[in-house]
Amino acid sequence: MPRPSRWNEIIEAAAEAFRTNGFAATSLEDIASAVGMWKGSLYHYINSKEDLLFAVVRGPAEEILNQLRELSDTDLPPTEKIRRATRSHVQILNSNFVYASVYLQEIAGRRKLPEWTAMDREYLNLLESIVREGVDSGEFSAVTNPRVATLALIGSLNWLTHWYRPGGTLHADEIADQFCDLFLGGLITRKTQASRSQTVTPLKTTKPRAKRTA
Amino acid sequence: MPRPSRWNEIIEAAAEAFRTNGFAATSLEDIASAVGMWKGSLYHYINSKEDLLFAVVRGPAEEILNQLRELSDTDLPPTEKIRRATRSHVQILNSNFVYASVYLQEIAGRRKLPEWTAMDREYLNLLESIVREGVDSGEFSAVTNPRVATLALIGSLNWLTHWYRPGGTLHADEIADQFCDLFLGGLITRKTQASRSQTVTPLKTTKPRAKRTA
DNA sequence: AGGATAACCAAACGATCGTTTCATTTCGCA
DNA sequence: TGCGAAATGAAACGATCGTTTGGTTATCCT
Repeated sequence: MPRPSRWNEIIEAAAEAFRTNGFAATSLEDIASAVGMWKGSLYHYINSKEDLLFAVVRGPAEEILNQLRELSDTDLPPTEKIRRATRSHVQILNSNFVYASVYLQEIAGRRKLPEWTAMDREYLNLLESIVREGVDSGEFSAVTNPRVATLALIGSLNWLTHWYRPGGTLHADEIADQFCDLFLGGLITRKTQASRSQTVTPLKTTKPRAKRTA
Repeated sequence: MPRPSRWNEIIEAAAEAFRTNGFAATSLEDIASAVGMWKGSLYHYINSKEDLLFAVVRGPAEEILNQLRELSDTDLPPTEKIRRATRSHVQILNSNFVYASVYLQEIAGRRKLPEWTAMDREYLNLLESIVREGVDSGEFSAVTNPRVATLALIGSLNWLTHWYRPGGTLHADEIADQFCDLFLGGLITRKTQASRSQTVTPLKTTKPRAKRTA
C-alpha cells in the first residue's frame, strides 16, 4: 500500500511532542526518531524548527475563526449565536485537539507575531460583538462589561485543553451543552425562559454580507 | 540603605523571565544578568534550574489553596461561597500576578509532579464540593454536571493570565464581580433572585473543623 | 531504460546551555 | 582589627541542540 504522506506524519509527531513537552523542550531529534529518520533529513521539509510550529497550528486556527465569521454574518438571535459559537469552539477543540492545544499553549501565550495576534483579536471582537448585540437588545442585561464577559467565555472554552481529552468519558457535546446552559442561564435556575439546550437545528441563514459593527 | 535580600531579586527576575519566555526558553544567564551577576554564582542559592521554578511558584499556589480550604470550612450558603471563592482567586492572581502566571503556564500544564497535581486536584475538588452543595440544596438546579461547571469557572479564572494585567484599566474587583454575576446569574437576566453583587461583608464564620465530603 | 529529482543517510559544526571548579572579594562578628 | 564564612568573579567542561553539507538511495516521468 502507498504509505501516507510523510509530511503528515511529521506534523502529527511534532504536534504530539509540542503538546506534551512544549515547543522549546522538544528537540528535532524527538520528532525525527518518532517518524523514523535522522534529524537532518527533516530539513528536506522545513527551513527551521519554527516552520513545524506554524504548520501544526495554522489549520485549526483558521478553521475556528472562519466558523465564527460565518456565524456572525447570520441574523440569528444573540442567544442562539452564543450557543452555536460555543458548540463550534468545543467541537473544533475536540476534533483537532493536539493541534489546538499547541496553538493555545505556544502561540496564544508568549509569541506575539502580528499575524497570530490579529487572529486572536478578531475572534475576540467577533464574539464580543455578539454579546453586545444581546446587551443592546436587552437580552443580556446581566452584562456590565461585554469584553470581560466575552473573555470569561473564551477562558472556559480554551481551558478545555487542560483537562478534556478526546475519547474520554465526557463527550464534547455534553460539555458544550453544559457550557451553554451555564453561560446563558447561570448556576441559579429561573423557572421560565427558553435558555435550556435543544437539539441543534442546522439552519444556515447567511445574510448577504452584513457589515460588522466593530 | 541596606539593599533587599538578593534571593528575592533572583526570584523576581526568574519569575519575570519565566512568564515572558517560558521556563525552557529562559537561560540562567538571562536571570543572572538581570540581577547583575554571573550565571555560575547563582549556584550559591540553588542546586538546579528547576529549584528556581519551584521557588517562584510555591507561595501563591499554597496561598490560593489555603484560602479555599478556609472558605470551605464555613457554613455560608453556596452562592456566597462561589462569590467569595471567585473574588479570592482573582485577587491572588492580581497581587501575585507574575508568580501565578508561571504556575499556570509551567506547572498546571506539562510537568505532572505528584506534589503539584495533588494541589490542583484538591482545589478542583473543593470547588466542586461547593457546586454540589448548591445542587443538593436546589439552588444550582441548572447544573447537570458539577465537575464540568466547576472546570468552566476555573477556566475563566485561570485564563485571566492571558489578558489581565495588574495596573491596567480594568480593576481586579470589577472583573471578579462580573465573573460572579455571569456564573451565578448567566447572561440572561431574570427579574427577581438575589444573585447580583453586593459589597462584601467580611464575616468569618469558621465552623470548628467540619468534615469534608470528598 | 535512464536521467532527473526527491527523499534520506551520516557526519560534522558552531553555538548555547546547565553545571562545576576554584580563586577572590565582601561582610558579620568576636 | 582580624578571622571565618558567605557571596561573587571568572573560566572552563561536557552535553545537547539547530542547522549545514555532501553523498547515497529510491522514485517518478518520458
